[in-house]
Amino acid sequence: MLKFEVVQKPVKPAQFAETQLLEAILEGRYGPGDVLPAERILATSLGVTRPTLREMLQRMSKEGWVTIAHGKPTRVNDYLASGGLGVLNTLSRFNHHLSPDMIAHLLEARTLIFPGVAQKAAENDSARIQDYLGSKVPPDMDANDMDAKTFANYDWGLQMLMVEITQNPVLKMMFNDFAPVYHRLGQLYFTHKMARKMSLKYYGDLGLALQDKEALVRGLVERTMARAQMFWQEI
Amino acid sequence: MLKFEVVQKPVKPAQFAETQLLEAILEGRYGPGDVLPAERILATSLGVTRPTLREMLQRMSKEGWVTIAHGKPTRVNDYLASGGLGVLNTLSRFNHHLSPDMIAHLLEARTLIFPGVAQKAAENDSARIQDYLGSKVPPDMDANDMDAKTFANYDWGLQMLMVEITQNPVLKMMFNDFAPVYHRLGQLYFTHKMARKMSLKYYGDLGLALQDKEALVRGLVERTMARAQMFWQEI
DNA sequence: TATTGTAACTGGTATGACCTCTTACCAGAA
DNA sequence: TTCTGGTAAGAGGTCATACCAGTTACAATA
Repeated sequence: MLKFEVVQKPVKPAQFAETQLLEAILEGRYGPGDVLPAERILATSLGVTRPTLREMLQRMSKEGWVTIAHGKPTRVNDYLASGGLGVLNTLSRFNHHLSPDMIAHLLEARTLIFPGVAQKAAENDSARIQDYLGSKVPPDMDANDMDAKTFANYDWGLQMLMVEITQNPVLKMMFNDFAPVYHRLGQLYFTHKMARKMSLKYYGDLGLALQDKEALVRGLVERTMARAQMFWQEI
Repeated sequence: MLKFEVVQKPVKPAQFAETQLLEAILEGRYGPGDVLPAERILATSLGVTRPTLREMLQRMSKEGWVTIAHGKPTRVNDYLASGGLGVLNTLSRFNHHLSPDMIAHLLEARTLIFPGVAQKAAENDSARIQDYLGSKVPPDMDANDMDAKTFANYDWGLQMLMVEITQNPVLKMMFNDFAPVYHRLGQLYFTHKMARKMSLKYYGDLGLALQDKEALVRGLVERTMARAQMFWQEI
């Protein structure tokens, strides 16, 4: 029997400093367009050395937070306007208070882009989707908080399976970028019993539509996702 | 008068080394699952020092090429399966020979996901789209190679405008990630006169559909993009 | 006044040392 | 023999400092 089941892993300097800087940016202490302090200054002010700080900045630059240029000071980007899904994922790890809106936007985006994908998948290989719906039994709708995660995983798995079936690598890569934020926010979304109930009905309807009326998959998916969207807006 | 109008910018060590390593990975010299040499070794073999190499690896890790773990050797990821749009963008900068297929997949992805977005945009603010179609005159369809770039910019601008009009930040960020690969491959696609001709017709039809029959925007966009897809397959 | 150059910023790279985590191997205890 | 625990080697993580290379502004000069 372990005496200490929960261990506090000591936070590494680089990780700590990155968190600090990101929070500073998100809180607006360094707003879009502002210049960051020189690396030598910023490093000591964050409690790390310059090489470590630079590794951070390179990562953050790749993700679109800052723009680094030789000779010029490093500037903070307008990440809300020019950022990509990497920014979105990081954003969902920090600003927890804007999660509800983000979920709404995610649901809407899904409503707009996914029906076409689902239709294509159904045309390509409906049997494989039915296998998934049949073999991997959806978790019981009476699930507690613990099972919201399981539910999110199942839902994501179904979605990715359909993406996979389109055999389009571009779509695959696009949805890969959504994985982190989807899993995180999915755990919040599926905490609501009504949300799980709606999804369970969707899985059933989808299975029926795949049997003989493949042509209706697109409409079904679209209506279902629009409903999920409206449901969330009422909360 | 300048004596040397074309200056070869001296390739910086970090950039050179990154190119080397990426090519090594893409050529399969370090395949997915393989371990990379230790940083101290790899650094000297690439002609840079360890801090410089580490900055590279951090960037590449963020983009999904490799997985770094303390104590364990760094491994190459299965980037084709688990990579995101960052990988796709980098891929389009290197493996030029697979551009044609990538264009086909991009066109298909667009056919599947964009009609819904276009419909939503038309419902939100069709006037703004018509402004774009009217004010910014599409380049002449007799354009030479030089103008393929202009054409691609115009086409992308229209697409992003519609995304913007949906007022959905998630969609915005998603399409932001597509920008680099879209611009690069768009310049290839619009080199073909037929492609430009088809798009010009599309811009016209879209303008008409927006006037009174907004409900038809989705169908129009879908049919048009499916045609573009078929056109490319015939080449 | 226009030009040029120089100094003081900024980021980019190089060295070499030390810390921490992981793994495999081996000696000692059950 | 089998399990336990220690130990050393090799991997990435961090630090310290020095120097190289673009950018910019301002002052000295033509």
